[in-house]
Amino acid sequence: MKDVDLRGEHLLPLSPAVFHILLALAGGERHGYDIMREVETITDGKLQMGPGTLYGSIKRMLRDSLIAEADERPDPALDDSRRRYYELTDFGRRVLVAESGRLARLVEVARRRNLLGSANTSQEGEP
Amino acid sequence: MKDVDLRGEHLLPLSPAVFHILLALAGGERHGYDIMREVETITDGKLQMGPGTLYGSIKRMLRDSLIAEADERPDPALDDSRRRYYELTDFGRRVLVAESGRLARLVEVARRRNLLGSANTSQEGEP
DNA sequence: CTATACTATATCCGTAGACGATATAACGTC
DNA sequence: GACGTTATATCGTCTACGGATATAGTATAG
Repeated sequence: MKDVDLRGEHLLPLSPAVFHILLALAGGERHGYDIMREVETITDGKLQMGPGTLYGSIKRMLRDSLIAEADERPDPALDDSRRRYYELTDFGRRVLVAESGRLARLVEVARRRNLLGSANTSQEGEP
Repeated sequence: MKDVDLRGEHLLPLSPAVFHILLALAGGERHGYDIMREVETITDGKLQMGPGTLYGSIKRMLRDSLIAEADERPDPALDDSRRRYYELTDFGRRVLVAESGRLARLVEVARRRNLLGSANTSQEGEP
């Protein structure tokens, strides 16, 4: 699988693990374990990431500069010395945006092929 | 990465290759090489699948009963004896629907986090 | 004040998928 | 009949996935 390089679009498509981690960090910095819980929340418990996947992915993402370790730490009162906080890099955000767009286009194709119920039509909040 | 089994939802998330093949077959049966071209078309040439990925994935998908070889062949005039046609199984279609829904939900999350431009709001086509 | 349950990070390792390279051959056409 | 394209298939390497496992700090309760 190859994609034509263009902006942050190389290294797409992302693996589900990497995409979920980026998505979790889009709301602000988080530490590893927290990312794990966030992914479970977002997917309604349907997807759970084991530690191997989580920390393995984080290591690769640091290597690829998609994320970086944040030096700012939260209120020392609520802190936990073991935690390591991560945040999106500018590059990581661009890649996330690119991947989100790619997925949105695919979902659009799926919708045109009647593979989606009338839900997920792009609106939200209803009756 | 694990998902809680439920209907056709085990073996999600799908790899991009598998998803694209299923999506290509959603419109009707196609042979391998045709799937390759269809993927390139759908993704605007951004994603091109090499033969290794294509036939490797097809083999696994046959094994998993996501697709099956179709015995009906087109007009013998337009035919090519080398071709092998594939079609979605009922199971394959269910998995495709499930995966499409999963992606649609993720895209929705991305949209809420302002990761998508005002495009992809369900329309498209522009300069 | 310690047992124990949970939070948190990290590494190891077997399995398996991704994908380029390569091989082979039928088809069309000039 | 040579050449470009269509078409399928396999091999080998590289890497990611993810469960198992290890280790230790934190919080709570008994």
